[in-house]
Amino acid sequence: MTPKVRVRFAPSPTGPLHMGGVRTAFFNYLFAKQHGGDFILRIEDTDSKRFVKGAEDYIMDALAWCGIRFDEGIREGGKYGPYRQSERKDIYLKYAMQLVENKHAYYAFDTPDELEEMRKRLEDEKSSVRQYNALTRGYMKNAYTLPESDVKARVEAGEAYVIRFAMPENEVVTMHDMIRGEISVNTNDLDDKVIFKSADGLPTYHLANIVDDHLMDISHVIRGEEWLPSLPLHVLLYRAFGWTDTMPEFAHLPLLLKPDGKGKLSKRDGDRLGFPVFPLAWTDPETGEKSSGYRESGYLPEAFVNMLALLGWSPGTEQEIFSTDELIQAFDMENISKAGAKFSADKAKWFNQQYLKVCEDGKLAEMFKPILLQNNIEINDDYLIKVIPHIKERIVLLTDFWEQAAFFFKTPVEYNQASLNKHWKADTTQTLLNLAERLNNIPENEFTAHHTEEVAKEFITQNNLGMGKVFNPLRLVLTGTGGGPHLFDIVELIGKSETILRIKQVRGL
RNA sequence: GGUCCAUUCGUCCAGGGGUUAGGACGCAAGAUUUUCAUUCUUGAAACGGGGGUUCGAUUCCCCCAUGGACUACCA
Repeated sequence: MTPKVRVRFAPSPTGPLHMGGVRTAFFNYLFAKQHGGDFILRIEDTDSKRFVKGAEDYIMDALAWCGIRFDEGIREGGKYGPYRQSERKDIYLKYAMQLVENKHAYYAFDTPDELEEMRKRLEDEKSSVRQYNALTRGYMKNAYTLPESDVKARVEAGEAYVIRFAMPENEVVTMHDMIRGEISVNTNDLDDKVIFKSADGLPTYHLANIVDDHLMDISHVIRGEEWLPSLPLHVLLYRAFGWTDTMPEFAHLPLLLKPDGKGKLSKRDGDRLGFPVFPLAWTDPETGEKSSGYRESGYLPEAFVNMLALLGWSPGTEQEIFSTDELIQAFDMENISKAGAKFSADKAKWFNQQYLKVCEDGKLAEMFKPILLQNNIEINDDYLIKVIPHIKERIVLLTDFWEQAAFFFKTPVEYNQASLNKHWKADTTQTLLNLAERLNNIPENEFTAHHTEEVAKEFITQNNLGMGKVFNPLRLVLTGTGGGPHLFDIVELIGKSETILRIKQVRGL
């Protein structure tokens, strides 16, 4: 019997979660749901120094906005809790001690300065070994070099210590990654990682991670490629604990890269290049520095995650638009690519546009209301819903709404200069006033797009005028801009009196 | 410096021992439209280099180059 699929997303609350993290969470979620498994949120806050206030809530809020739901976690609870490593503090020392006892780990007392000195010395010697391991630990202050009684005395006296994993010497470790296949590394190239530190009584990531994944019955670890180099350590840790038979499968996702230049996408890139890197806007509590978010920039969460899913994964077909449910069906670890993917802000916008085009009018109306309120427009639901079909194919981001549709809600106060120069001739004012008179004769209940257009066209033929010669300036006077939806749809929607009023404003031009 | 991972249009992906190497974004041109946007059509645009294996490699193998990640008492 294969064990139940249980995967986790394990962020560290050191700041807002960026889109790469969201993608990792999303792939975990898709994998879990596809296999009818559980998706767990575990907060890895074992670094007390880097804790950032608000980050944990941010992570949960951001994922909730994306539609990514956890089966177990801080807010959801669950029988494998607590889900915050700082609250599991008591667990880890015991496991660290277990390793010390069976000689897979040892005490070390080196100060930061001494460690720095060691690195410097090795570098000066041009040694290819620069790490604390079987080749170098014999020169350091630890349980290998100190008498056992001394070690015990130091620990009992409360001297600061760390527990290091005793990396075996010259052994080839072969691991399996679901995306990359077999990977081998010689332990001589690895180091005796610190797994526990007495200073705060907390484990480091490596220990906490393995212990918790084991205790929480995690079946698959799906994480970013930046973790690949520590996979051998993790595999060895499972072995040292005797947990190899229940060791999870590993999958290391390709990184999200900067659109320009090189390197992984970082929080600095977004606002530098004009796109958000975070799902939600964030203000750093320390520095007050603000970062923009996809939500605030006018993206739909469905579009955002759809875009993310296709960065580093492909369905093998040409389909690009997927609902989350379709993604759950289609997702496949085999089709994850191995190389990093450069993020494209243009493609992100395109996805959003596709979603906006098919979004229900009613839903859009709700999303546009706050924008209307911000612009001091009194909301008329019936009217708003009628306006939406005319603008939803014209916007890329929700935030484009006001720019594209303002004239539906208020009389233009200024006119696009380029369009004015192009279309405004000496006789235009009079022509439009004459047209207004004609339109004014149409009874209120016949003031439809179809009928007003007929009347206007008739007016043009009778006066021997060109369509463009009349319609372009009419559009300008009605909307203030050079573009927009079908002219007479605008006429019908804003209504007779407003149409006449706006035309009569031409006298001011 | 060391280790590991990667390499198909500018970008994201497909493909796979013999193909006109496919799609999408973006870009360009055209059609439609009173305008802008949409839509449609068309176009330019790629297998990093060198060795093998093979009748034949973009596809398999090796080397190189390039890129990336990691190399903390961070995660």
